[in-house]
Amino acid sequence: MSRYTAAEIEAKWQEAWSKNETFKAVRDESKPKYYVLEMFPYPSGKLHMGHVRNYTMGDVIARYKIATGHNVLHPMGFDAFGMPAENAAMASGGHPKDWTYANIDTMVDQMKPLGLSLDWSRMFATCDTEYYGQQQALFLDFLNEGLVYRKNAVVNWDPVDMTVLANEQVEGGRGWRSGALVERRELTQWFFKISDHSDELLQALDALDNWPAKVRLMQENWIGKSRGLEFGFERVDGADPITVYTTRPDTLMGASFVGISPDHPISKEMEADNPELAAFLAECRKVGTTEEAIETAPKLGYDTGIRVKHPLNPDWELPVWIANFILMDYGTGAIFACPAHDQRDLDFCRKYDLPVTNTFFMLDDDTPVANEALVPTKSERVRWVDHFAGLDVATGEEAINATVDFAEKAGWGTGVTKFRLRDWGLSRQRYWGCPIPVVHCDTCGVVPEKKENLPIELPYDEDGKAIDFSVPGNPLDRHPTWRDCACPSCGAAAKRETDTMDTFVDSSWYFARFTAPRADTPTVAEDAAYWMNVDQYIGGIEHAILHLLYSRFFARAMHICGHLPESAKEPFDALFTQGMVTHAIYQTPNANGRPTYHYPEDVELRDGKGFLADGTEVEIIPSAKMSKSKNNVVDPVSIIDGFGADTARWFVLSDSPPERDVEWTASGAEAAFKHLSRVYRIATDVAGSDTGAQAADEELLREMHKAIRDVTMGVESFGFNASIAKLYGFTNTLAKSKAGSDAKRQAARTLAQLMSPMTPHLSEEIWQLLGGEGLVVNAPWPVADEAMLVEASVTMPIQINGKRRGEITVPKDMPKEEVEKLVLAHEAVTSRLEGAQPKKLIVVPGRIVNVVV
RNA sequence: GCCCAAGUGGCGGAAUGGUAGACGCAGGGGAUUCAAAAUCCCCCGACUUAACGGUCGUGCCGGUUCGAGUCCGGCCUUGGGUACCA
Repeated sequence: MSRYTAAEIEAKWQEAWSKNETFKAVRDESKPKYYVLEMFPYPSGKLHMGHVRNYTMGDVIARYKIATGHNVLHPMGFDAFGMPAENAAMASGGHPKDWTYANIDTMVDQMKPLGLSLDWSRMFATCDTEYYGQQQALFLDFLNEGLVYRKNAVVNWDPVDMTVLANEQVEGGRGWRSGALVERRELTQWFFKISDHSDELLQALDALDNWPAKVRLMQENWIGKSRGLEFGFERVDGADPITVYTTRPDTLMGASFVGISPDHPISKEMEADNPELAAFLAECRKVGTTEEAIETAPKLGYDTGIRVKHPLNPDWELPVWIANFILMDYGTGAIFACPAHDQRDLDFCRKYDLPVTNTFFMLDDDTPVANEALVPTKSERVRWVDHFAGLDVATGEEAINATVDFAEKAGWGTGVTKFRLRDWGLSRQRYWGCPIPVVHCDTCGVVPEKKENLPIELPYDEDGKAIDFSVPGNPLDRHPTWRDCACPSCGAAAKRETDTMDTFVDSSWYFARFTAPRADTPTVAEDAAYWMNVDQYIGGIEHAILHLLYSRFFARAMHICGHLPESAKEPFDALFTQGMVTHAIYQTPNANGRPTYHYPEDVELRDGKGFLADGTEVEIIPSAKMSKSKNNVVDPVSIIDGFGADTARWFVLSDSPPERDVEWTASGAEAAFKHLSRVYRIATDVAGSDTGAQAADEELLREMHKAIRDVTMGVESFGFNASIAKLYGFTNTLAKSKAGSDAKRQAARTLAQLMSPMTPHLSEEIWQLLGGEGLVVNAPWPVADEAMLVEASVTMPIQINGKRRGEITVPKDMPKEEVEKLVLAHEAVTSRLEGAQPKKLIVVPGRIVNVVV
């Protein structure tokens, strides 16, 4: 009996697939196409278990689709621009490009042993000149279509390093390297006009039936369509009115003050000759640029001294305050506050001693608001206090509509629809990104580069010094010659734009590029028409909003410019979001009480407790995200070296539902290896035996057909863990079966086939061993025979008052009345009824019986 | 803060509103072996019972239902996102 030697088997079959070009995708109109895509990785230089899980899931789908007769496109690439490469250059010298390509080489070497069904001939990285050159061409087309523009926007400014910081580079309001307090600063930046498509991006979500509902909901809330009222507050001093936008105009009679953003034009105008206000605004500008920082910062206000008139009562004057929680980007940057029905407004008014007045009460409670705002759902009926539109008892929703109508008829306000979604700022003041292909000319202004001059390449180390990360800032800015160019319009000396593009741009169209990765246009019509859309997209839930929304916009923009067909405007037909791979953290407290983290290989597990070599017990924190600093990262390469790729693949699929996190455990991986060894052993036993037909043949084959049905259902519904549970069960059945060798051989071949999406190498080996024809990867997927699935009888539990008290086995199609008779005669029932009639008898055919006594 | 999820034995998890705990791990017992490894078989939520069985049990509180892990309302905890991490 030979042993399961994964390393030999895996190398052998990978070579076979490679020789046959099994996974090379070629257009073939005679077959239905299937495009499966996993979100491409950032080339950190180290393959992570999370990658293994993500790609294995895609591989299961891809191999299953090959087996069901599809022409499959399954590509892979790298999302290769971004900050880590610049950070590496800052930390240890070298060039981001060298660092990135070295990492890509390493990761490809780590991925290939997994035996994924990838068409490697289509691979590219977004930092390849061929890719980002085409991206620049797209940018110029977008610019030409009016989809790109420039405006001012705030960034995190580090006043010591004199550089722009990313949000993650701001720690506690300070720059991560300099430690200086970060300031908000305005810069002129490039924007994509995604907001023009807000409504369409929202409406189209409804048709994405094969996306997780949670992702559609998150995008819906992010786009944030709201209906409200826009109107002006007349200023007592006669200056231009202050225009506010509110989604709760019905609470206007409870208005306490008018609030404006620190970035509002009025704030800025007053700042110049008011040092006190300037100090206040400087304080506001110390808060970071993230929504989280703004929303959670302590609420600050400043009374401008400006007074405005209430639109319904010119004698009622309201103060105008600058408040740090009002965003200039949303609405008009000005609001009116109704503290009785908004907790944030209420907190603010209590802090600054501003009046609080209820505009409505609950039907059964007329206590005025104290320190908790009254905020019922908009569909709840409430009683209004002297409502100006004449309402008494009505819902918030009705009151809002009545108020908008009232204001429009009276002529002092307009009902408007607004979106929370802002335009997409794509400018980055960084080197390692796609250069924005425009030129600044003293006479012509901002001029797009000519397409024939593309790609605008990033400068490399021409003189060994040009690209220097030892000083902060953007190396493109201080490069001695790179900026110099001729104006594409007038030919005079001009300067290149030094901003590069947000890396989300790179990942917003790579899926389209995979359909024609070497073309000298962004896409090729025939290839895009054949391969698009992505039939199944798989990636992390962390991309639910930004990446997926930007990609949806980009596909629309590419369609407008003729780079994608109309049918590809919504590029991902189905989406699946998978969970993380986690691992326990092993820690002991050190002298200061801080934790010291221990590597898994240094910890011995006994009875659920962990011990170091010297006997010290370690604290085990289960299911933590793998992190280098916590020493709990499991390296896929060592697992593959130890057990083989099939074991790693089997394990990451087996233990948890794919959408949830899976905890990597050494014992789980070991168990997976033992199971695969067992399957191999069973297959070799079966191959070596020779008996005639046996009585148990039919039973085994029935179980085989059930396994085909259940495993197939699991694969089709992303229930890979359920498929694997069935495969365990069927393996046990086969191992214990008394069937003859022919039936067993058929069962074992089918087992190998059903396992082949998960463990393709082992399956090829067993398929060959048992005389399967050709490669199992090309064998048609088995189909369950309905006749073999029919059960003659069914066992139903008998419940009395909802509690299980017995069971009854009856023919599958026994009429309800007869089942009732049998149940009422059942000992468990008669003993509890004691001759009385049941109050109710519920028979769910084939399922359950409940007797109510 | 706001938006979106998740929470079931010692552990990962299973369960179209219909027998809670499939399958796997860990643990316990046994077979095989000179012994071990490997393999095979059995047991395995808590409490209670000699046993049959009974009671409780799916984060917490309440509701709908003949019947709730599943549906509804309100919390708690953890995770993801929060527009310059990718």
